[in-house]
Amino acid sequence: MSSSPRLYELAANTPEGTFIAHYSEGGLVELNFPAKAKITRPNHLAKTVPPQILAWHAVTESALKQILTGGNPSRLPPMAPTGTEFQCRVWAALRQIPSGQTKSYSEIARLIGRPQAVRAVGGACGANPIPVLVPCHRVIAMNQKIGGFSGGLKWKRRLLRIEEVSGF
DNA sequence: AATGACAGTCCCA
DNA sequence: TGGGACTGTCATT
Repeated sequence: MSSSPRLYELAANTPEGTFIAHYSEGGLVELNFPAKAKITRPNHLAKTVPPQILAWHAVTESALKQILTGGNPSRLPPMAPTGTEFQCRVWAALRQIPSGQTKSYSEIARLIGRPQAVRAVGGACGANPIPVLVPCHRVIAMNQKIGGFSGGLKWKRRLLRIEEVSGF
């Protein structure tokens, strides 16, 4: 019953470097920060990619550029990350945070109805496969500390500075 | 099946 | 300032 989930990887060029976007037939499932290593998979593979996915990718690239220049994206691609129920609720809450604003781990915990699962929220943020578009970088600790970031704290600070969040 | 380690936060001393 | 309790998930045993 489960056909092998065909995945497509496409490069998205932005002012902050080249991200790699992964798509399933349901939408964007993963986004990778620019690798230090050279890009080995240029977009010419796109010829074999369904038009639907190319269209989604155009939206992704545009949304990334908008966020990375300090704005809110006018459109987002469909996103279909895989995760537990808990993680999906956390990620949904993250998407409600506009550019330039932050929430604490405990605020997210309260928003999803698990006010005491603050630490678990940190875990779910770390498991977010679509950084930037699902803005886990806008979650900081209650005491204004930056917390952690699976993509590396340099990226978290860079994203917060782009959004002109004071203190970072 | 149990344990330990985490991107946190609160409480009590 | 520091230790303990609490949460969900994953790796290890």
